[in-house]
Amino acid sequence: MLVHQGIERVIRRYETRAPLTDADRAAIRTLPFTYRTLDPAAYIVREGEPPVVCALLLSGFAYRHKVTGEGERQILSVHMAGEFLDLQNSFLDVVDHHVQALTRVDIASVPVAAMRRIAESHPLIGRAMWIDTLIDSAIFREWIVNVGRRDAISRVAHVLCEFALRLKAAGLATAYRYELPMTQEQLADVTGLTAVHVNRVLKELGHQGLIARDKRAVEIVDWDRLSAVGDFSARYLHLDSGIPVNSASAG
Amino acid sequence: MLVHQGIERVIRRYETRAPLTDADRAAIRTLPFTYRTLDPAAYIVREGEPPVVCALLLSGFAYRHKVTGEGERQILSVHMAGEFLDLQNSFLDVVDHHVQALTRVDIASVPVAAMRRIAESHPLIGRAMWIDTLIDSAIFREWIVNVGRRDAISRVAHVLCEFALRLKAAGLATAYRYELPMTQEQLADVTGLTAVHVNRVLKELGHQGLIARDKRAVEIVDWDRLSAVGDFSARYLHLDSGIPVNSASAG
DNA sequence: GACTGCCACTAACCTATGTTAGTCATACGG
DNA sequence: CCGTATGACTAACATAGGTTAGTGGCAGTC
Repeated sequence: MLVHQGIERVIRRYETRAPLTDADRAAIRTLPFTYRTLDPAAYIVREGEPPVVCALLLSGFAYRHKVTGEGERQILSVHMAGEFLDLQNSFLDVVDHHVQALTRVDIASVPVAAMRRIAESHPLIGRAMWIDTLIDSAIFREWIVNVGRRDAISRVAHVLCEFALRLKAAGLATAYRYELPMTQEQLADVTGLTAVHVNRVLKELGHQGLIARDKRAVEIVDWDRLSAVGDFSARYLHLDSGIPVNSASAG
Repeated sequence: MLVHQGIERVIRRYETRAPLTDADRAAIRTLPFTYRTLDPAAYIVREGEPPVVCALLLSGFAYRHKVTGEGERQILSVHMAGEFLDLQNSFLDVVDHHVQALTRVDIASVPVAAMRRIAESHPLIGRAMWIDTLIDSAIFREWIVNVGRRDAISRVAHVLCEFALRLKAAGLATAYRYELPMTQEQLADVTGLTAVHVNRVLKELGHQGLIARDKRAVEIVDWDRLSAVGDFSARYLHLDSGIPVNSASAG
């Protein structure tokens, strides 16, 4: 059931990118999936391995990260149900980062060879998968800006806005209220800050009346001001969610 | 002549990614190119435009960047001869960043529609182009780490190592000596620092005997120590240059 | 129902990097 | 050659965010 949902989620997303045929849809549904459930923090892919399988996230959240020589972690992206986790690697020789479960996750793995085959034999699927990776890239680029040129409060506000719209677009939450699937330390690893400072910033965003929190639940109280503080524009997400690009009134 | 060189450069690179056929090579050579020479700082693509043409860099250097609401620039990538500049955009609806000439450049532009067609009708070329964008992504990811989790001296050292290996792999310089095609202010925009601090760091790298400089010419005096300081490993570049992955003795 | 571990949160202090405001050398156009 | 940019470089000072070292709440477990 979950499996079915996860796969249909992908098909639905791909259909917004390219007009799939019945044969395309059938090919996706009949990929040789293997199912697994993993606990939080379980590794899905490890740096240095050759890519063997490509995982589709059916439920839960996963994150991509690297660790510096000094042992500091930087989170590179966060993924949600309906996303392939390893398209970034499946066509390269070696994996250059780790992918780990953020929450309990259900995944469906496909051998890399089968992914390569479907991309080649079904050009529209190949196109849609390529676009998926290009959107990942667009988000990477925005994160370089976030971490390179914004101050702490903007970084955190920006990330909160991004998650809001992505969760909404994926149909996993409304844009104004969602459960942040990570600890403050992980949010620090997303934003290039320390957990202590993330805590200070979250408190400040609360004081300013931009967000309200209850444990990890986030409510965006004032989207316009939060997105202004976070210097957020949805353009880089390349969503087709009908939300206007500038200072969107989401929800 | 230059044109010829630029195109053959691309073909050569793509052949390391997928075994192209004669028909593939011919298809690349007969793409409907339009040639232009641009001065430093000229815009090649602007944020917010729909992608119309895809530019191949024949000579010189170009950079990709975004500007925050506060007006601060963050450089996202630097590109050299033989690279397509806009594969990141050509399959998306709207361009989410600027691409500008860093030096005087020669470019060959192809209408986006022609790029889409060649990718679809020649699967091996499509595959090679996809891999190109995946390697761009891998570099974006490393830059997130660089700017998010390394201190100033490591960031600059890391960038110097990256350029060394990329220039060498492209056959544009030896790994131990090259001309850095940018001002210290632009290097600051690459590393998320200020020009003042980049200057301090370059001086320090000189004092420690890791590099020597003459204007913008950089000589890497001690590759092993520089790459250690920069926490640099070539893995993420996915080069086939025969250079070992860890603390490479390049050159 | 005490123990353990994890996570949110805080306070006091510290430092890497930013800011401001220059000087100086070089390249270029008239 | 003179005037004007531009970029490399410097010094003095300012601060955002890091570091260290905690406390307390809560969920799981034996």
